Amino acid sequence: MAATPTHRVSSGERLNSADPTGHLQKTLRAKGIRLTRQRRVILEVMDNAEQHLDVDQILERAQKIDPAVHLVTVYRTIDLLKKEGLIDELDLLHLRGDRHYYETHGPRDHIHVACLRCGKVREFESRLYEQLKEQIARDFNMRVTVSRTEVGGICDACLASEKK
Amino acid sequence: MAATPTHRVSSGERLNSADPTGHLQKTLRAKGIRLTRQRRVILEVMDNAEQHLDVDQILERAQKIDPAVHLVTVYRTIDLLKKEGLIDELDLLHLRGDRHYYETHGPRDHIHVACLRCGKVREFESRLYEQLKEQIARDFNMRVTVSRTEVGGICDACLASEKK
DNA sequence: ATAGATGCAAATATTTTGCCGCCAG
DNA sequence: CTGGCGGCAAAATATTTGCATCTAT
Repeated sequence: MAATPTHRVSSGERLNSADPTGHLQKTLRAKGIRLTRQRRVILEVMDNAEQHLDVDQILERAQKIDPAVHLVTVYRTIDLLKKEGLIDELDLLHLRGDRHYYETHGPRDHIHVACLRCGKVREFESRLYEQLKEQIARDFNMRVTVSRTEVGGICDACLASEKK
Repeated sequence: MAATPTHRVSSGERLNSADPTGHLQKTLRAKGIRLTRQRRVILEVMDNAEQHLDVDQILERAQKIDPAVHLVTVYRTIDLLKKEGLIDELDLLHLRGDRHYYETHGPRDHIHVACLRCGKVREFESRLYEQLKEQIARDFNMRVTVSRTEVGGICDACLASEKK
């Protein structure tokens, strides 16, 4: 089942084949990890995603490029990318069931802010967040490698329509 | 198996109060929510828990008090408490599979800090975290009602044994 | 008395695994 | 050529639901 509000992304992945290899593909190649046809497709989907996707959405998009991609392969490739630390896993406070969402790991961590009423998810970056993680690393004398922050509430628009 | 419900507090349970009825029980009663035998037991378990528990742990502890508690009832009671905003749900970065953990919602939010190597989970409170949430509320003009932050890394001890 | 809760079994939902043939390097 | 990879089916894990019965208020 599709979950998150489908953004715009029309049918087809409008991939300019001028783009030789995406970032994920380059990284995996550099690590000497075998690049199969299916992997290439899935990596391409992840690289081009404008927002977090769940496995079914990844599968759907991948199959538009190459119908021979199997759900299991999506799971296995996701596992690989998680292990390599190239993607982040979210569950968006279980807004839509116990499904997981994935997105490529950008240079800066960001926080996912979800409206519990309308389901809209926005992203948020803050120096405070970086400071917080530094504080944790310092206080516990540990090396912080992953972090996930999800915040829920009632958004601007929903608050307005509520008190109307 | 125990035919005699001696009403002893199980070994894992810290009886930190002579409370006749715990906090959760009082709150639900005040809200006019029906308190069944099973619910009382589960609420007691949650109130006395010294840390986050998963459903199986909740069931196990509940059945030590009253063996007639069913797993389904644990799930349904957890749902109730979630809906009432009395407990928090965590998944600790899926350290141990896609299992959820629950803990009573204290006065202050805290961050869960997990070691990805040894699995130890510690808690962390910080004024910075409160500021961060305020900043989000202000920037998005929204009312923040829930938040979850989970941080993973390699802890002090594991770092030491690693470089040994 | 009665709305709502529980128990039990079965259904769902999500993710993982075993096995074997196939392909990238 | 060969060891890792993908497809398929089936298993494993986690959670929810239908329905008859029971119980707190």
